[in-house]
Amino acid sequence: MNIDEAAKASGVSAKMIRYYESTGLIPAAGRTDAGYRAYSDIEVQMLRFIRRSRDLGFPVEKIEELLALWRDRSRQSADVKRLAQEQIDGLERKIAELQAMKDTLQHLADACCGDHRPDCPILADLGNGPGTTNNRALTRFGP
Amino acid sequence: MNIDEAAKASGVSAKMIRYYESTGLIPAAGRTDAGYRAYSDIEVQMLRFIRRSRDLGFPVEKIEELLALWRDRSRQSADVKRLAQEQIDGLERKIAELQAMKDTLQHLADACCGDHRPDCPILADLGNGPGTTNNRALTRFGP
DNA sequence: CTTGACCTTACCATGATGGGAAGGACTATC
DNA sequence: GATAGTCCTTCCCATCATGGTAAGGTCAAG
Repeated sequence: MNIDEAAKASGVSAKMIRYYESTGLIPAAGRTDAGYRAYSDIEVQMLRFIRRSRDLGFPVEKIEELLALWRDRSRQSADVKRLAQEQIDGLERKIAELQAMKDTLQHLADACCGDHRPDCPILADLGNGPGTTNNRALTRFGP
Repeated sequence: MNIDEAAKASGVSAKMIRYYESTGLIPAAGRTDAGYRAYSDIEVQMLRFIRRSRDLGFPVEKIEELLALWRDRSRQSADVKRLAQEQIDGLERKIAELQAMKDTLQHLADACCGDHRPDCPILADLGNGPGTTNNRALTRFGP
């Protein structure tokens, strides 16, 4: 399999396959006489593993650890579960952060009548910092 | 106010103030005879606006539009509200994406006993692609 | 043998932020 | 007034994962 076939079979772009090789995430692929990279099913499977891990939000650094465990027949599933739990916790933190942003913005947007007039509690909040959303005196403020 | 005072007063690092100036997001600050940047309250207020907008997840590109509306006394609040709604929608999409990752991982982690044995549905899923979580025959697979 | 589709490497860009170096300016203390 | 320490300036590099592009080599079908 050449790199494009491996890319299609794994879902990882040819560009990224070369990148993963350059960073050492995957071992250097074999080469044909012409210098083309050649991939076996095993290697494609590894690429799919990486792709799937990326889809679940794991950073490449963590995927390195996951791959090591994947290859280690005497691994302890506890180690895998720990990595997964850390990722879950990280996702949870990120979600909470985004949700807080969204709630604040939704609150501000709800307070904005959204018509042709310039008065806008959203700009008022941005210009005056958090916690002033309900201060009706500030809705006209600009710079 | 010199740049460090403006940074402390606005919550934007000195580094980022210079960066925002270099990209044109904010106008070039005045300079002292020695070439130090000097900031007025108005400029600090603008920096706080930017900081607050960043805290709500707006990309700098959108902040440019927000700042333009902020300065425009004849703006229509509908334009501000539209930008806010787009941001809310973007945050919602991102949250949904992360939530889907988290749910999948949680499902896998729940199925992993997390002990000293190597068998692990998490690695099985990563190695075989989505949708195979409940296939007990695959839990031993490695590369 | 030519054409087109593939491969290779190498460099650049993203977006927002931090780090650090090298050199000049200000301030407080001796 | 000298010296130390803290500030300022610009410039370059790094992040993280990904895409783009360009220049040049290779292969397969016509």
